[in-house]
Amino acid sequence: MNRTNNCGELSKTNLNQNVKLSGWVNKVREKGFIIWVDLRDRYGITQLVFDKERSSEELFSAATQLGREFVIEVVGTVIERKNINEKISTGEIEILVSSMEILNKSIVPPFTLENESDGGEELRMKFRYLDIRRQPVKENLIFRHELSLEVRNFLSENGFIDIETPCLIKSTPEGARDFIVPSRLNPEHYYALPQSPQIFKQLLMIGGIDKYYQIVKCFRDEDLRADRQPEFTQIDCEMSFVNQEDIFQQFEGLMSRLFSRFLNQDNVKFERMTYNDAIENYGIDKPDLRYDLRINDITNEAKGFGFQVFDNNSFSCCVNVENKSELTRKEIDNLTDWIKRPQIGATGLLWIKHNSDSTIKSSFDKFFSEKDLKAILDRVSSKPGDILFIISGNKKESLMQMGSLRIELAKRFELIDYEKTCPIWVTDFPLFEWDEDEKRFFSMHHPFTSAKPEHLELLDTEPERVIANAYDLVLNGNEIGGGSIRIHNFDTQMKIFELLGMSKEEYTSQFGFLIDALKYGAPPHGGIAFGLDRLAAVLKGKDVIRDFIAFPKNNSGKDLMIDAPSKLTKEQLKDLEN
RNA sequence: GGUCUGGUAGUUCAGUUGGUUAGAAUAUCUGCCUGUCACGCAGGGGGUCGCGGGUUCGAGUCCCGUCCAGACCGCCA
Repeated sequence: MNRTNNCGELSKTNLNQNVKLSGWVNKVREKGFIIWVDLRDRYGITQLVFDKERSSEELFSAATQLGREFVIEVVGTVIERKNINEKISTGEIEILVSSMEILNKSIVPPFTLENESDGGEELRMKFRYLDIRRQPVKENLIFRHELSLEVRNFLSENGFIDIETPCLIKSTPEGARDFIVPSRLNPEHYYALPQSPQIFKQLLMIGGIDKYYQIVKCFRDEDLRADRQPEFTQIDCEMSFVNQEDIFQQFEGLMSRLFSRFLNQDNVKFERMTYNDAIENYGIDKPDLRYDLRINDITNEAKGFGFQVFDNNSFSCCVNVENKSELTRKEIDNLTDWIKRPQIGATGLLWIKHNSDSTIKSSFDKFFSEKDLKAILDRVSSKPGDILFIISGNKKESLMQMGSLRIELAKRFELIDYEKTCPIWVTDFPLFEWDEDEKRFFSMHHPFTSAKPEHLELLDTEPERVIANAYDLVLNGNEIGGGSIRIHNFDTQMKIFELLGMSKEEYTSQFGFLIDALKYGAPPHGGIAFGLDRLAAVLKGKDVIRDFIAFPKNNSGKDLMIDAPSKLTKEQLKDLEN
């Protein structure tokens, strides 16, 4: 007989039923005359009871020998508990065990497998198979499954076809570093693992598949972060005969469905913001609008009072924090130290306190009269009780620093409204970025991104001013997706390659197949890709995507459990020679 | 490639100005316990203070190097 029930489903409606359960011993509580065992499986916990009066001597004695994580199978009767445990779904009942089989013993696990484990992350990664037995980790994996299924359902219902693309492909110089795979059959030749199926999905469009998607592993050999893994999963989508607006409509539909299903939020509004506005107002291309703290340019209001910081710098900006004028010197110094760390790199932090009694105090009172300070306060609509933080410098750096400070202030002062869901389409990215080291342009998105039609002429004269048909979807300050309308015109594509400094030989050898394909009636097309791992984390309000990946890599790209990467044997290496 | 933080019992951590036998909690083991569910009570075992070197009468503590882990900058078309 197989197990009749799982450990999460029995209740008072099952009283007096004879059941068979299997699972792991989560905890043994022995009280002399009676022993309780919390039996755990994927579905929950059910309490087993062994009792000197009601159980046979042999069975009771066997129960005293149970240890944590033993795998057992028990047969018994569902009975009502004397004391109800309201914390678990099966808390009204327990199983009076009549027979038990120990299916496997376990040595003592290196950390506790409770909801709040005592194990550190390194240890839990090394024993990830034990970590996965814990409820929170298991729930994350189940959530990821449900998310992924909902995405598939939506896309399939909307006519998208799931098509697999190869993993052993060609290395390309542009973009992230590739993971390289040597080809044994072709000495000195190498495959690369895809950073994304970008070119293949474009070729599918040219192949007449007008709506494609794939939930697919992508690989980038770059340094890791809490929200970045070397192999990660993308929801990769592409459509033909669409413009940017069509893409927004389609994928707002997808996101709305996810928000409704997983956040219980309907009619979430999608903001639109140009890249330029995002940088100028929030100092970052992925602003979090769950709090305000907009950055204000006060260069003009601050200049001309003899204060060198303002007078000598080309740009000054501030954020107004409400109801924080009471901050102590120590707290402000702490923020100043934070922003002066090399990672942020600001030279200092100035402030104006707009006290509750309407008096005004600043860190540069020597140079400004109260009236002059008031002009700055009025510029940002500051109210009594607020404090202004100011950074001066060159525009680009100051905005970035203020953008970082903005996020830090929101965290420190708990200004984030976690109930809010704030998706933003960030649009109008520049097509190119100038690289000072290599003295050439790089694609900001990728070389297949189209320019705004009205900017096509600028390609010849002022490439740096060309705006791309590229967009990111930002959710609560996280970039969860990005895409573009692609180039489908042969001449335009060649021109872009040339602007990127590639010779005809180079781009023909790298992308010849795509260029050829563009000659055979390529339809207009565009698409988007979402990071599934990150989307799962952001929907759950978490920063660390490792928790949503069954077997993630650590900070240095290692899998601590299987100890990868590892060295090869001489024999293996020899196969790759010649 | 860089900056910062950390590494002490199975685990999570404390360890003062460099000074006696390195502590706590938890886990684990033994005994007790008539309804536990973070059970309780009593007791026991458990340490290469990451590794190497240096300073010192004396180093968990200070210095140098190194390895490992985490966060971040660069990087991530």
